[in-house]
Amino acid sequence: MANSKQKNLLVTTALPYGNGSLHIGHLLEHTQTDIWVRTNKMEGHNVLNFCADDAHGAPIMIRAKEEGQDPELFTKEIQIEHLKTLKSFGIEHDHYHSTHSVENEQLVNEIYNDLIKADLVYEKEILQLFDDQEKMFLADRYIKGTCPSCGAEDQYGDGCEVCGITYDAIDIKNPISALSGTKPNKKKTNQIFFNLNKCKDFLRNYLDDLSIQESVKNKLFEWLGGDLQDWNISRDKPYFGFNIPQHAEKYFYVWVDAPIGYIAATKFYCDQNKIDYFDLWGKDSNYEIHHFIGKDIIYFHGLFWPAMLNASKYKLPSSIHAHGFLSLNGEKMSKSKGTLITADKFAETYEPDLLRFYFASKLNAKIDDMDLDLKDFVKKINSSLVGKLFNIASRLDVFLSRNNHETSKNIDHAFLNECSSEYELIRTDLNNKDFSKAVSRILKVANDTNSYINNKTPWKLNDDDALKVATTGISIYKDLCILIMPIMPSLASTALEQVKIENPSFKDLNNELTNKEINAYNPLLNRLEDKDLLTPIKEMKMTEIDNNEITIDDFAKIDLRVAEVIEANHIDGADKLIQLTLDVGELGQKNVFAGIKSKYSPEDLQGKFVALVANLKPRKMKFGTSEGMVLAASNEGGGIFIMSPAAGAKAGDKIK
RNA sequence: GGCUAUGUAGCUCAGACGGUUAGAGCACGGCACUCAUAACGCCGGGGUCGGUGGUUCAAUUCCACCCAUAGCCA
Repeated sequence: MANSKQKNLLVTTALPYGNGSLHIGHLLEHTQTDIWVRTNKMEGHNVLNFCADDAHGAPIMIRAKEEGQDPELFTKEIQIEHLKTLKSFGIEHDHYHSTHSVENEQLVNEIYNDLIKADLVYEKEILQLFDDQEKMFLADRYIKGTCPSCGAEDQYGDGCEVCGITYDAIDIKNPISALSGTKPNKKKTNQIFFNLNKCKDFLRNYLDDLSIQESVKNKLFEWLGGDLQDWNISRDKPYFGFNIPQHAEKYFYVWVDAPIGYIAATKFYCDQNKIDYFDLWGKDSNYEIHHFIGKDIIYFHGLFWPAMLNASKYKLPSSIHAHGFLSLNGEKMSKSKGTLITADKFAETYEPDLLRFYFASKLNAKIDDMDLDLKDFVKKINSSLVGKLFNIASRLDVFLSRNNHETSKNIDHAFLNECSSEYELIRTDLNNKDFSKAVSRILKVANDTNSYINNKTPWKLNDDDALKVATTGISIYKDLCILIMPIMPSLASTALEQVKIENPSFKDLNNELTNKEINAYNPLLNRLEDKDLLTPIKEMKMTEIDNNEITIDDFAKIDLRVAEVIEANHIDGADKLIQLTLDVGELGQKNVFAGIKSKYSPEDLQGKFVALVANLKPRKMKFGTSEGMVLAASNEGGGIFIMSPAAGAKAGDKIK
């Protein structure tokens, strides 16, 4: 895609919620945004990227209280942590703000006033559940009870996970406050509502013209086709947020000030840089405004946000880019289920650019969900990057070194042209957020280049001819590194140091690397090994550890059997292990290695009956394959005590 | 329950406005090479395109229903 006209782009990423660490799911969205931002910068466009922490709301207030911290301080610390994490993954912002800021409070008040002037808000008395002990109204997620429709117990206040119905928390049966464990009472309260129905015609027109993903548009028009419920934009104290003018005890609902945080971040940046923020966000701004969001918050960004903006003096979004969710090893990520990896944990184990690459290799412009499979991740990195892309530079290094790392004046134009016809397509893919297509095209060219080198057999040629092949290859390698730069900014720029190119743009593509002194190749990336595989961490609270209950079904998964030791032998070279041949009745014989040498000798074991985990996955060990595990008690004094059944048990008997 | 998506080789995904033998990468098997992180290259096996029914001369591609998965229902 040629850069015919310079564009002004203002890009935002959804604001991470300031109540905990970022995980790799957050990173999917930030990576997508960052790749697109970097692509546009390399195209020569003027791009500003803003984000902030979403610092308000009941969950933050409650979390800070649990930690014994002031919510303001609590969110400040989280914001610093978030920023550090994002930076480590190469996510760049022109400014990263917080919704708990003076700029945001001013803007929220200003826009709220505009909504009043446009006659879009009104007050209404409603019933809500009130926790007498905590002295607060309860948000839906802090209420549990029985579903009024199907009778399922232990359901949240907004809907039933069993029958799928949604209801008002007021209607739930036997409600219990998750905060205090007490029964909440119904209590009247005056709330402020935003009249979304009044904005229907405007929204229809606006969304109709908007260039967004087809499925997102369908979803929005489906909502618009029905009756839009008015939106409660106020919350009673105690609440961590902005006070509503003329309502001493009420606060703006967090979703009011969150998107306004986009403007607040811009304003802070502009104030610092002596720019009028209105030039960016004003109705007549010549910036395109692009919001990157998850598919779960399409409603807010597609309906509320433009409706609010329309009543204000600010510009409407030019586009909304929604993406799907990330699962890990095929499972939904969940803290309590132990299927979550924090971003920091990932960065400790792997080079962060590798996650960006993996995401890119699977990302497209649709809202499909994505799975991060760690075994697949390791294979992909090894075969694509170590084996294909970086291998080009690695294998050509020796031919270049024979000429003191100076490239030839000769180059293979025919092959160069063949490759460069792909570059335009790759740029188009990047611009269209078809990152997976871009990656596969880049790898195709890398593969063709490896193939080209094989066919030319430079190791059989004289130095001059070999140098020409190497010069051709390294020239293409340079172009591929430039093209992959938005995806892997850190690795690509290190790679480009070899050919002495700094701050590349797409204009540097197709510049032939002839007659140029370059550096020797330094390996950029080591092959990843399966044994380094990152395992999700289970973040358990103390209560969960003390109360680590399993169900009878969990227990039934373990096939415990009585086994008779038929043979027991020493193993040469093993310090701890004894080899056992076990008779397990109907299950036949099994070979097991047991780490009991310190307390038992083979003679002690012969003929003994032991307890065996019979369905343990066989494991290859240095001395053979172990097909089960013999149970023994152990204590801190180093004692080991084999478990044996009382007299009468036979080999193969089930233990339960 | 309603809605929006998704379901294609062992795995991750392309693709088909309905039409001769459905594609790629990884994994697997064979061959070849030795410049490269035992890397790279070439060739090959492998799929009744979630299920059932309908429209059609012809459907995996269109339609209906069903099943599974994800999300939304403010």
